[in-house]
Amino acid sequence: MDTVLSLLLAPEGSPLRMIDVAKAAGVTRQTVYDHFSNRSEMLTAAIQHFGDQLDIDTRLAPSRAAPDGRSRLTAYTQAMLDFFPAIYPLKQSLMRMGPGDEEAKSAWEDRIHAMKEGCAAAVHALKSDGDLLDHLTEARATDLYFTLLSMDGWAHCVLENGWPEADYLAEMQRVTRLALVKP
Amino acid sequence: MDTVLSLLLAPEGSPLRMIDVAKAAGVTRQTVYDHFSNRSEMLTAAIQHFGDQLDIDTRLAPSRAAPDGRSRLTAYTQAMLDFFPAIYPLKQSLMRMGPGDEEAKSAWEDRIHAMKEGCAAAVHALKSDGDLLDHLTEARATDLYFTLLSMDGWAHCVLENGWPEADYLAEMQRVTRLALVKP
DNA sequence: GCAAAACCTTACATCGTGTCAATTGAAAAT
DNA sequence: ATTTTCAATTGACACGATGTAAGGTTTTGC
Repeated sequence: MDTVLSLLLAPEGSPLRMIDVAKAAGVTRQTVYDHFSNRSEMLTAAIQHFGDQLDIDTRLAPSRAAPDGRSRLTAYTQAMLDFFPAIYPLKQSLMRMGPGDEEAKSAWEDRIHAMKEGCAAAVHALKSDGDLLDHLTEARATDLYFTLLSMDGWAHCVLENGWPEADYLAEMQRVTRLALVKP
Repeated sequence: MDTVLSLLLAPEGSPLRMIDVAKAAGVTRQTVYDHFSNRSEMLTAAIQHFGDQLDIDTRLAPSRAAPDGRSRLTAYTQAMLDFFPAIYPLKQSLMRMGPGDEEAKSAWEDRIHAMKEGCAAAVHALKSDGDLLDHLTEARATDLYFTLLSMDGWAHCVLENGWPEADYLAEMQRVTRLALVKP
């Protein structure tokens, strides 16, 4: 399990053949099949495992404890950007997977979309405070917020173009505020 | 060539085996290998072909003709969002490809990154007018603008959550303006 | 001590990619 | 009119990866 993850997260974009997993775990290929009936199941289990050991509740506590909508938005934005460095390598690996690994990608999508509930909660808090821009419904604002918090955008700026993470965070705080909150 | 594209863009996410291409083109598998030495070459050629028939120059003309930075930004944003519906299906297909198709994905990335030059040009025009926010360098502003124009964000709102395209465009115009331009 | 679980070895079926060689058919060259 | 040439065909094969199967060995738990 951990072996699968370590291979998945390895800097070298390995194709992750079953034989690789087996070797890395010090067993034979067939033993791997004793634990997971097929490749998809193995990958989804690994993704699940990854998500579990990520301590989501702890990292989201500040957001939930925020006293008002504005600070909740800020806290959630920060929490999300804090996740990205840990999550992104896995996403990269998943994107390298071929057809026949659709299940695994679905498992990933599920995890990501769970993040959207946090967006919705922050937006709802804003709305309750009367601080959400008038022309945005809660649903629209949630979509928009989720869109702005794009992991690809983060990767583009921070990983590809060398922004300091703090700078990217500051920009996102500014932009999300402008995009959603009444002046 | 067109056959490859039509299969690639087909609603059904087909695995796109060589044999499928051959059948669809009415030839044998080996004949396909006579034209493209391998799968990657075939895919990259298809992507190239796709980009060529996209009439980029025409669609970008309004942006280039814009009299000032602000209107250039607006025109370019609109041009990008106009591209997305045509481009997205191909991106989806590409993302389904497995390892060994890295070349094809690179070809795609190249095409996408060409879009960034347009972002840079718009940002530069803004800067020349003195309308770019003071705390943003041209490079940073370009990264940020490119990030905001994320195709995944568009897909999330328009395709997954049913935003009318016009609404999404309006939001993007608003947000990019707030993110980059002096009030 | 014994039974279950975990693991190993070997072998095989299947499927998709990529290669090769011999052959057909038809257009083009002269 | 014949030869050259080129595209396509047929059929076979090697290779690598997934997944299945059967039977044997070692570890572990009770």
